[in-house]
Amino acid sequence: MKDVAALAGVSLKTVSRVVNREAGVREELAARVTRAAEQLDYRPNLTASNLRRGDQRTGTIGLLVEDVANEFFSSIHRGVEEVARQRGVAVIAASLDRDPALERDLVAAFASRRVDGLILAPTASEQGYLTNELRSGWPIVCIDRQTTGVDTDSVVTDNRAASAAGVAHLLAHGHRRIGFIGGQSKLATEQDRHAGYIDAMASAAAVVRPHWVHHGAQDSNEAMVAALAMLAWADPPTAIFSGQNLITMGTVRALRELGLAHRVALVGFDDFALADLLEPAITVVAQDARAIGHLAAELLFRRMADPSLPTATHVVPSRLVTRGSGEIRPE
Amino acid sequence: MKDVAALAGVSLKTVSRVVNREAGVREELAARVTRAAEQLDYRPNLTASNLRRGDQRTGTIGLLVEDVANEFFSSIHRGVEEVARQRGVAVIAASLDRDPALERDLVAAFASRRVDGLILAPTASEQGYLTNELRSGWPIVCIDRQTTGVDTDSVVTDNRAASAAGVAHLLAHGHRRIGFIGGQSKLATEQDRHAGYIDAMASAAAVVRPHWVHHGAQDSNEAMVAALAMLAWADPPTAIFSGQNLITMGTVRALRELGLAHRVALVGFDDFALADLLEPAITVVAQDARAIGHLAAELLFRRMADPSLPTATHVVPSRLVTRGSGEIRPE
DNA sequence: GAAATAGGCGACAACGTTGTCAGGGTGATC
DNA sequence: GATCACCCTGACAACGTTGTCGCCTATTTC
Repeated sequence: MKDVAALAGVSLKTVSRVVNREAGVREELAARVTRAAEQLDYRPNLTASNLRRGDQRTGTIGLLVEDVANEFFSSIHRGVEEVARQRGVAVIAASLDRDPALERDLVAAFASRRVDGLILAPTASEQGYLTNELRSGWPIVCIDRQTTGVDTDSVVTDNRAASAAGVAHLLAHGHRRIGFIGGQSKLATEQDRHAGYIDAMASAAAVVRPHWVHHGAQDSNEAMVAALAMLAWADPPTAIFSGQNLITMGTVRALRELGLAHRVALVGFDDFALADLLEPAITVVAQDARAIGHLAAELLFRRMADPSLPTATHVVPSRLVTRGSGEIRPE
Repeated sequence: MKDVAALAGVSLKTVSRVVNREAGVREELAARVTRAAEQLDYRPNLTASNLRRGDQRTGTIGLLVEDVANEFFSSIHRGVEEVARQRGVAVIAASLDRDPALERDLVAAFASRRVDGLILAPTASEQGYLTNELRSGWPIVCIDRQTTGVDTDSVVTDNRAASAAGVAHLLAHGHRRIGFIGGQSKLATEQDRHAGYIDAMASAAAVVRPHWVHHGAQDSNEAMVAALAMLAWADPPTAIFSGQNLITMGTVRALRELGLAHRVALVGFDDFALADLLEPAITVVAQDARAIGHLAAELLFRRMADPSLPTATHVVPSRLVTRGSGEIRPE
């Protein structure tokens, strides 16, 4: 900028004015500055600008999710990006891999970077470490799961009711022996989805055998192993409800391997690409990930504009998408 | 920081020393500073720090891809993130949506933000707008496609050979009437994949009918429409080679709709989740997206360390994964 | 023609941090 | 007891930018 000012024969401030399109610079001068800037290939330094500007905005927001490569979260990312882009805000994303220490570290790293706000899909068992950040007015919106121990805005699915609806769908098709395969049981989403399963089973007075319930499947492969084991019992479930997209895929693999894909019913939580092209096509309880991203970003910007807003929990609807696997009847 | 210094009764510089763990501060003093920092909930401002430090590093790199929600690119994102994380560097990602103007704008925005380096999957027809950035030593690595008009490091697949191998696989299974469905024909990847198709057909002396070739499918749906049309001709192809993951999915949909999934062979470019669970399972020419992300990030950091390195093009291998759809023989 | 007004432009300080350098205190050495 | 070396610590400037304020010139008004 100094060089541009020198070349154009004006003061620093005038260059600044031209760059920022402030009024009050003669056209001829402005043109001279613009030319000089182009000639020197000048690029304004946004970070210095943000430092000086009173508002202390960096024009970046952070997004912390379990895995940016997981379809559910990458769709959320996309939704967040679309809202942020309209406002000229950049999105820094990182994966937490369900590692509580990493979660704390990355939040601290984002705080140091002074991202203007944070969208967080928490995976640690509690978020007490956020207390100070929140007190200082750092805007945070949680997605997928709520925080425990601190109070933040959040965008969640009604996991319990949605899950109960999925299981009720299986019950309505005549199943009584219904299995449940869930993820890491410390996560609130997982607990809620399990609770929904229990709700539905209870209200149909269906018995839940312990070996029909598996918790803690960390990935598709573990889910497959769990499903294989579950179906090997003498009184195997005639239907399975799976608690997350990767788990559903693993369960499909297990059913295929046992040749039971058309005989054991399956309803999964979370939609995924190609679910409709499998045979049978997979019935799911679908969340609209992109919409969740949109809403979370909107809430974040709202809170950035007015940090004093009361926090609220937004429950986004999910819907049952029937495709075939959930409509298989017991033999 | 001023407040911390005041509370601890030391100078600004001493606080800075403690925060950065510089040697040469008495333990007792350091402890006092640490306590004060905690009490005031102090967070160092990385942007100011970066501004002052000579190296002008922001500790961020940019990633520009077609769509962060596309499985291929989100896996690359993941790979890049893993390398960046080891170095304490954050990744800012954004989607280009094949919009040349957006590509220019986002590159400029990232330049203003002073990201330390950029990983770009170019989609515009030429990248002349990068000339100045490159001259000023901004490290850039291209992925998926190379730049045209400027010289950068790049990580690409040997699209032409890989594609020829895929088509040769179909020829080897007795097909002579093989269709090709590709994406936006301005993209180099698309052209190379088409060239590979032509190569393979020519070396087998197989005739290519114009109506067996479709360019410009922008998404899964357009691909489906194209495939439906292609298969409606009097002499329809007995096998199809599809040029990209979304196109493959669309083609699968078309084959299903026509009841031809088990009669018309299909080989797709790019692997995708569940490709092995479809019936028939889809044979693909697979790129290892995560490895591409790793390599691109490694190259970027290498170039950041030494901007004078000669640019190079790295070709990553792809492999044919046979699963069933590509081994269907003509009737 | 003098005074008031307005519009352009520049000097300076400041944002939060760190590199440089100088100063003060302590202990060891002769 | 004087000198030297060493270790800590702080004052100051600087990174690239912008907000504030004041000055200067040109224009208008009576």
